Amino acid sequence: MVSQRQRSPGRPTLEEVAAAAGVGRGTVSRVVNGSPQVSPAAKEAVERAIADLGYVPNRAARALVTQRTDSVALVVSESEDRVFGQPFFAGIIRGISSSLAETPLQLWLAMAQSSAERVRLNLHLTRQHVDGVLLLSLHDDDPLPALLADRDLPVVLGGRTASMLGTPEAAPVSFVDVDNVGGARLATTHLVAADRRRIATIAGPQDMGAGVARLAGYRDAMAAESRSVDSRLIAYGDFTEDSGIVAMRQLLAARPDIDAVFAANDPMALGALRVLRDSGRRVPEDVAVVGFDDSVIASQTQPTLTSVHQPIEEMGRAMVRLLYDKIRGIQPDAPYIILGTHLVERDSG
Amino acid sequence: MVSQRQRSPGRPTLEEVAAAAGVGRGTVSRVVNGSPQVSPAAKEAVERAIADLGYVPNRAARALVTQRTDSVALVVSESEDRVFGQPFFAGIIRGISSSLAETPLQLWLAMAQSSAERVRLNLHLTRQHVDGVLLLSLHDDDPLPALLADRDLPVVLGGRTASMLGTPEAAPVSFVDVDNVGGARLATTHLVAADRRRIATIAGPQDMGAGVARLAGYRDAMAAESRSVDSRLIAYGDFTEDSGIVAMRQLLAARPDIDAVFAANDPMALGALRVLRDSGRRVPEDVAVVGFDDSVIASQTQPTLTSVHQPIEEMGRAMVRLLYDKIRGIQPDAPYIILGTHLVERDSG
DNA sequence: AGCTTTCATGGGAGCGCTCCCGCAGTGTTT
DNA sequence: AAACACTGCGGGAGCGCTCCCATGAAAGCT
Repeated sequence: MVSQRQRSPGRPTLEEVAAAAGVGRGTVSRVVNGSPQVSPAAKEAVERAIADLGYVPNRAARALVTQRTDSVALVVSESEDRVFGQPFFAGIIRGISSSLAETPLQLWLAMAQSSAERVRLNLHLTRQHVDGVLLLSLHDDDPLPALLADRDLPVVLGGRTASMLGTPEAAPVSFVDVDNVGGARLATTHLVAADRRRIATIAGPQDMGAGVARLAGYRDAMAAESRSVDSRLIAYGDFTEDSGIVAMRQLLAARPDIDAVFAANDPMALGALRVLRDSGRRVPEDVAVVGFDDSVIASQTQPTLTSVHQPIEEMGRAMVRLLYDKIRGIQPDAPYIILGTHLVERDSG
Repeated sequence: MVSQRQRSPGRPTLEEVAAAAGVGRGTVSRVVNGSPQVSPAAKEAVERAIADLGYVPNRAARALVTQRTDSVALVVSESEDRVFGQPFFAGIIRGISSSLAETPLQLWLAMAQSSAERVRLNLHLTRQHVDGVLLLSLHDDDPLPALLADRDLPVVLGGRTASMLGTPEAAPVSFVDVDNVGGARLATTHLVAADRRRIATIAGPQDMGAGVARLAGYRDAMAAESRSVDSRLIAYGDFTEDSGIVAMRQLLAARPDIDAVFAANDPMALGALRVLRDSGRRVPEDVAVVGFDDSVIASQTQPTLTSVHQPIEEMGRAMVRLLYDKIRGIQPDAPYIILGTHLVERDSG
């Protein structure tokens, strides 16, 4: 085996560039890092040498001295199945990755489902390894944000925990979220306006901000319309389609006279559609269904699904914006960003 | 602003661990790297010091001297939309990421759609930045594999180009693929056996191995059953649902008497289902439809979709296995792995 | 006992870079 | 003409680690 100390000849160092350009190491470094303290002549010589030699700075060496790594981690506290199964993640990752492309930052991808993975992750989420962390799909009891804050690592959450719903300005960590309460209110009010009498909801997990908020929005809207909320009108799922199926069955068993359902996300709405069809009910004639996400699948179901639209990709972009500012030590305009939603009406209700 | 040269006090260095354990730097390094050349007493002292101080090795420093980075890049030559929209990618990334968790390797995620991104990517895909590269969704004319081979970077392809179909052992680069020809043959033969007379196919892009191979499998099977293949029985898509819609319309226009369609992947089969329904044809009574992927959506369409199953997650795992061996300089058993497929029969045909 | 071999150990060198100090050269002010 | 400021530049120091060599102690051999 070849000695590891041997450098592959193709990769020139700063020093070699300096020699080729006939200047000192410092000058090359200044050019590479865009310092204005370089004469045009020197700058040009260096740039030519860089092009000639195909010089690319060594990240490790740079990281060692600057204590920056120019990389951020995207941590998803969820199993891979869910991450990639759900269009929501697809959209947000799309936004993140496209936005990151405009910065010098590189993206680490880390799923944290098993505890072994979490331990390992823990070791790697330090200033030595990443400059910042994007957290997705956080559950309320997750210790990660506190841990990272402790390490003084910039963090931005996608979504927020239930405790940050009331007073976002008091949130201990930056986040980007949509107005889930407002969105759920929109959906519910829409069903009321369509003259539905017995409006049920399939709520999300109550240990996640989105789950809590969307249920709160439903309750709000019902109260605003002076509709009483029977507890049998509420069933809980975990944002997966399967859980939507189970929840819809529960609802039908408890209140067979239901004529509308607001599901806290699209996959659960899909499950509901399936159960309703199997039970012989027509959508939207017998039961109206409204989802939340306005994901691609919403327009592909039969009937197509009315759903609350959230600007998912923009969420990803905003997360990166916030994090990049933090990393550079720039005080962001606001420590958090809340984006709006609107209802997209289709055939299901 | 705080000077950047200041180390955050919480992160101890090797040297500090050595001092705490009362040994030299070398000994600590040996313990950390699992060298057997350490006395039990020293080892224990070092391990306690590491635990006490919460020492984590500095990746950058290590990378600088070893010329290894302990990270690999996953490059997807496709837009994010497609990557995350298609369940195929979800599965393969799942396999990759779970398999990577058992190695010391970290995963970089890189999409390469725009040319700007590709240029930037190019600069980063060097030995200095990653130890190896996983390539997904490669088009035949992509210069990346050659470029990476040139840089002496270990590469493993997910799927293969058309030129590697005939003689896989001559492939210039390692790959993991499924037996696409065999799978397509399975699907087509199944339709023949079901007594379908006019079997059409929606083929994938012909600049990708999977597209070419699945069409070849269809042709093979048709020939084997002495069915003539009218060129009007073949339409082409690009693996997206939309392209499936377009292709199906073409087929129906050219040959309205079609009674079966084999689509080269599930999303295109979905598009076909949609068009067939819109045209008033019943599936499977009037037209049978078979897809390829056996993705989650296959069991959710109406009617549920008969599809060729490929072990997607295992593909991801195999890719990592191959790459990790290469990185460690271990000669793998075979430079490529081809996995089997089987048909999952459902309602559509 | 005297020799060689083995083994654990400490620490120097150096990976490629940035930061910063000090120097020279030029321009500006008194 | 002297004093000063400023600007561009070279190169030393050092980031935290691994590799390897020299060292001394312990063990094995004749």
